[in-house]
Amino acid sequence: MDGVQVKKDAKRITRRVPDPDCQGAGVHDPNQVNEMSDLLERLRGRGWRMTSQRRVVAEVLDGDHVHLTADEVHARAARRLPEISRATVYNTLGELVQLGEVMEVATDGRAKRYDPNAHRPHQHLVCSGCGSIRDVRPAGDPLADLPAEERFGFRVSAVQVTYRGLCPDCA
Amino acid sequence: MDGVQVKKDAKRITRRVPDPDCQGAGVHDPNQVNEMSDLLERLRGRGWRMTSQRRVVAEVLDGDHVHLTADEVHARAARRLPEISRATVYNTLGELVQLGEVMEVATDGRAKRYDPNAHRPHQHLVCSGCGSIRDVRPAGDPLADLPAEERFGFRVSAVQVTYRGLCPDCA
DNA sequence: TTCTTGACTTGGACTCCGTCCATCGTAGGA
DNA sequence: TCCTACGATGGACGGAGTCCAAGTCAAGAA
Ligand SMILES: [Mn+2]
Ligand SMILES: [Mn+2]
Ligand SMILES: [Zn+2]
Ligand SMILES: [Zn+2]
Repeated sequence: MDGVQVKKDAKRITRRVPDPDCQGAGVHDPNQVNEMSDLLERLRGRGWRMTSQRRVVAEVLDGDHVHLTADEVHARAARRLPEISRATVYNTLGELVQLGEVMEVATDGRAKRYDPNAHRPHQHLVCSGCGSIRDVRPAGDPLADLPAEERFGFRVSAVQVTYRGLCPDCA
Repeated sequence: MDGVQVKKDAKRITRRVPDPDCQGAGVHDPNQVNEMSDLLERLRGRGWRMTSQRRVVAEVLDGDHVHLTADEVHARAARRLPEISRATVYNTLGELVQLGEVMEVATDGRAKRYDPNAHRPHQHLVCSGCGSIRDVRPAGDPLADLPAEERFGFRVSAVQVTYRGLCPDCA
């Protein structure tokens, strides 16, 4: 059961292949491997059927690569699981967002970005030049800055802050 | 020069027609009419060629209708100038944004919204239920909440805050 | 007033991002 | 091992926005 599938119907490859673009070892620190299995454990506990596709998407997001677009996630996932479809990546990302494991970030009118750093709340600093994104933690609670008389009866539940400017390279 | 154009080539209608959906008079207060001509004056001063299309787009935005999408602007403009094209609406909105006369607001992954209230800085409160948007003015300067050591060498120039919650109707 | 011309407008094709759906495959329990 | 409901697939589809070649016209010149 370990041989490469070379049947005449080689369309569906489920086995993972080594990532050709993963230069050098040690890119995963042990801490993150632990977070990884934690995540997979939590998902299994929530009744997820564990497929190779979901595992690979979760692995891609749990690296130190942050703020990827869905298509970037798909590209990285496809290096390990060549037949994974865009639809599945979108489905899985949507489920991870629903479960609160991943944060959806729409900073501009372009593609949404998916942020595995969903458990420690934070805000974003976006470079207007190159589009790069950094996590930041502003002092104080932005929600507290909105006085009751400015809430117009809304039940305010979340606040999203986006700082814009030029990164050192672009300045 | 005042008659209706009914030549055999009636494709291009430049004259404004009365707005069939504009119920009742007095929807424009005199203050806004002044802001209108101010805006047109400023644009003319900046070298704009004053076309009927640009005038109508500016008029639509200068009403008390705020936070319209580009297609909503196009629909309202087309009531007055039936042949106006989507491309021209997009072009004009982009120019108004460049000139700082209109603010582009991307609150979610949907269509951008165009906000004529660009001169008094403010933030937005968005209903997660129905998508309605209200202007709000939080206390304090959100920029000041980002300490220097959290700026990573960025030259931060703007901050956008979006509050999310349920409006009275949706709660 | 008429002429001239380059800025502006048009509509349709195109791209990008994302969703939907019928069909097929398979994880995991019996 | 077998079953089957849940998940994956890929291709069609839709919304939002951009681009372009061709046609039009605002406004200055004469
Ligand atoms: Mn982040
Ligand atoms: Mn506003
Ligand atoms: Zn940059
Ligand atoms: Zn609402």
